[in-house]
Amino acid sequence: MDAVPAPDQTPVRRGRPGYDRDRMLEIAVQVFIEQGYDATSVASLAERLGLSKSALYHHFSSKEELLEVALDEALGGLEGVLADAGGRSARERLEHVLHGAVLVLVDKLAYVTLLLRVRGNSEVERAALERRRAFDRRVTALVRAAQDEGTVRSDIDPSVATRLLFGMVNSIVEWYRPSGGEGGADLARVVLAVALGGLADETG
Amino acid sequence: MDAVPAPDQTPVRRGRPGYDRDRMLEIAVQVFIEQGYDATSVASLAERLGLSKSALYHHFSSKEELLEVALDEALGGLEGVLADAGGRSARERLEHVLHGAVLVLVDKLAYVTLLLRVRGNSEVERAALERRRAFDRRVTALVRAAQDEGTVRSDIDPSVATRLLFGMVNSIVEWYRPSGGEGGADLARVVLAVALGGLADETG
DNA sequence: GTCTATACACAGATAGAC
DNA sequence: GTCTATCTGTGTATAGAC
Repeated sequence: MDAVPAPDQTPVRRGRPGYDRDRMLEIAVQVFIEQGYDATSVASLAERLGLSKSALYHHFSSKEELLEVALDEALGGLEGVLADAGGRSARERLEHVLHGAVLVLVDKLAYVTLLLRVRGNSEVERAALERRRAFDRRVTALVRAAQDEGTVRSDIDPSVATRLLFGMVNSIVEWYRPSGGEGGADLARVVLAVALGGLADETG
Repeated sequence: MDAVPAPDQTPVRRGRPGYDRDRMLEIAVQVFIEQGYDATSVASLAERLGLSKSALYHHFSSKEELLEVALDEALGGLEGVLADAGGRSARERLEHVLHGAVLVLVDKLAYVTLLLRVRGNSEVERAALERRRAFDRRVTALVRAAQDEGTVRSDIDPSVATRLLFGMVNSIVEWYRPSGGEGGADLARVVLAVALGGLADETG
């Protein structure tokens, strides 16, 4: 409604001595991953940020709000992959989703890591789990469509296949560490090769 | 010091009204999985067991001892699979290990689930992680050997291949629920098929 | 926006009666 | 072997000064 378009959503970003919310969130998520969300005290968060607890509470109303915003970041990224799943055949769309999921996972590594550790211990966590399940259901439908068109083997239940696929993809957060370059794209290629072609030597 | 040999390590097992350690552990692990280890209070454990906290402390000296015994159960099972990995070729031994890992995972589902959620937050957790890493190293050596004999594709780093394989296998704890019958063996066959042959329809 | 001080609940663990 | 009562530390969150 303003005549002058804002360059981005951020109001002004006037905090010089302290943190803005994004930077605080980034560090908090890192601590959550290192120590576990439940095991992380607000005191230890504040210490890591070089702030007092009160200053932290000035930016976020609770420890759980930090979690909620972080989970939304991860879920938004994954849902975006489904949103622009172009491709003619179901197989192509499935490959696009798998490839994109790996890229999001690498790009938002910490946020997705946190998401994958959520167990439904609170309302915020349960809502995140439900969004994950919705994502899963849409991928499962894609696998089923690929089976119907004959491009994915039909002797495996599509729901089991999806879970094994994403079990493989999601496990990347356990060991992948960025190393510069286009590591994410390389990794996505390897994952697609193993997921669709298997580990056996096809020349054997 | 006693002339009469005991039938096993258990002193006598004279507790009728209460629990023996194994049964208490089983229930405690279930609660740890539902609520998360850190988020589970000793009070809530006691409540679930229908005991007071003090009674629980009579059987286990700390909450962490419960965790330690549970992790040992899971790790012992996995290490056992490596111990009796027969088979002539590396490929056969690798298949044996994958198959056996799935069976252990299904058989000791709760214990392995707990193990896979450990993040190194204490000495006990770090020791468990180290045993997991040792297991991984031995599997990675097996993958490398299979690559050398030409039965596993060589265009993928053996360490990455191992991690993707066990990412798939380990993710089973997220969704598999026993349903009677020989579900574990069926599941192991599916996992082997996907891991080695891939999801693509080979007739396409 | 940051601080110190503090409220109040609950954590893990223990004492000691029965 | 189980209980009630309690110790001591730490948890999340807030009050109010600067």
